[in-house]
Amino acid sequence: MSSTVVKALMLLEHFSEDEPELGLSELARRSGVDKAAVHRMLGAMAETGLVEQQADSRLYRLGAGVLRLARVRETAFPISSVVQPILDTLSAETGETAHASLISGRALANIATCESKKGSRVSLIAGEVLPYHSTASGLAVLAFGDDALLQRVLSSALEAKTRFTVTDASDLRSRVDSTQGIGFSESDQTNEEDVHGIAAPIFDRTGSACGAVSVSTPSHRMTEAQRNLTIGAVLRAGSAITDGLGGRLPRSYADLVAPLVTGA
Amino acid sequence: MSSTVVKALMLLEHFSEDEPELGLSELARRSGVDKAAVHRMLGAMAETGLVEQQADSRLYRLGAGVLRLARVRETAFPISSVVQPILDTLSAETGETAHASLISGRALANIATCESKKGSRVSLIAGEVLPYHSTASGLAVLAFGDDALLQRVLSSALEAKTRFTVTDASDLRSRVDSTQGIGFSESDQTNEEDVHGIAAPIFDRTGSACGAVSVSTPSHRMTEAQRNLTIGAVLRAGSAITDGLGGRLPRSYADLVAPLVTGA
DNA sequence: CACCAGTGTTGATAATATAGCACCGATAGG
DNA sequence: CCTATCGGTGCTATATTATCAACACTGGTG
Repeated sequence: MSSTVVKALMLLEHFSEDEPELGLSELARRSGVDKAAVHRMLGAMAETGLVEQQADSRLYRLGAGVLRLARVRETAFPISSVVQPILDTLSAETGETAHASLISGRALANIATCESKKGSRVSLIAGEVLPYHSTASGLAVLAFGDDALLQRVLSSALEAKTRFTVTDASDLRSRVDSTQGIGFSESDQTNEEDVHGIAAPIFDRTGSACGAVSVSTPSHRMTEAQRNLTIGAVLRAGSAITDGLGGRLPRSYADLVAPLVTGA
Repeated sequence: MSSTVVKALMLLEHFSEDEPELGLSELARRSGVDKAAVHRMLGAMAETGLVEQQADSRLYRLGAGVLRLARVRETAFPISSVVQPILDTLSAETGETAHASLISGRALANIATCESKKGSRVSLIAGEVLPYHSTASGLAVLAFGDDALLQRVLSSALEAKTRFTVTDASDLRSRVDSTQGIGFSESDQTNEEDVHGIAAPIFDRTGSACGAVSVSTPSHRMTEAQRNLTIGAVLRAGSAITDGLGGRLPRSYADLVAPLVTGA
């Protein structure tokens, strides 16, 4: 069913800013894989430097190899350096936390963020993996990305992250449809309590969505005025990032959002 | 003998700044693995976002997943941000290209660089994988790192990168010994033609070398004065990085290099 | 136009690496 | 001292993987 390589690499998703170091048993428990198997996989990934094991505590963490890989990717395709300043502007305009993510296999990878300056703000876990079905960013990608991706997500299990998460495929389908109709996506507490998200797609050269840019606002602070402000800003940011990456807005999409962008 | 995971991850080492995108057949040829196997491995790595395939050209490249992983690692253990300013200073002091690398499984991973401002300079391929036996950085790590690592390298095949590369284990052994005696390592055209390297070890909390910092100078420009200048600067940089990462210089090492550091 | 040398991709089968289990020694806490 | 963890290790059935061939497709060439 699933290859060993996939199983091994999925282990990496359990490392986060909060828990950068994990033990063998802990990792086995969370992934639901046998300890012995986890041990072998980690050993294999350690050989290539993707993870490394602390000599004393025996804990595992992401290795120096990931830094090297990121350097290669970033020098060849400078994404972060293009995205970061646009996110900074977006966060300043809206006063809230902004982040950008790209399609990364079965999920969305958060690759850059700019946190709000306010005391009460939405704080993202750096490098978190975002599900397609429960985030505004995910909706935006599903609505304007490859149709095969949408089909795959619709036919997969939709995990309930909160009591508001859309777990029914046809419900998700209709939300995707409405996103396609308005040019941006919106989610309220579907991935995390008290977090409201508004996202716009980022397009690649072929005019297909390859990622999304989003603003996360504490739900209680989301007013009508703030919402309108945010929509315009996010759409402008999405367009700017698309341009910066050498992507192309589909004609139909550009026409769709034109009034919203200029109106802001 | 070797696990599938290792074989798959070794494919990633063929991506570089120069060739960020590779085709399936090309990758199969270089790795010496069957085309079909490479295809499945890349497919598996694409599922987790470690690589991605261009929709039109069908070429593969490193995916957004590596950016996410690097973010997690860097926010938890901020290495690059500590190392970069020290490298900048080192490059300014010596007028040449400086770089730092960390142990990454079977090889050294170049994780940060600062290029010389001169027209004629040593230009590094970003994210290159550096062999232990043919680089000054590698020598420094072997000399002051874990003994098990040294043994493993000594008993492995030593590929000749240039006609000056040390390919004999006992020769390498004696070079390691002399490095241990003087506190820094030196290499002349052993990894690349016309490149001279001087490197100092970086130590972790346990007092074992976990990486190295190095200055690369065009061989023809390496004079006695430049050499003395560089040695002092590299040793200071190594010590500074070790401090910045929370590492600890072994007492014997600190005593060994003390006269060289203060003399500069 | 037919051909050729490439490419990426997909089956089939034989071979092999893997998963899962129980087990070990070590460590820490009650 | 006993229990409950921990990280790590052999073992064998089994499931995954390697290998080969053929496939459809592309672009250049005689």
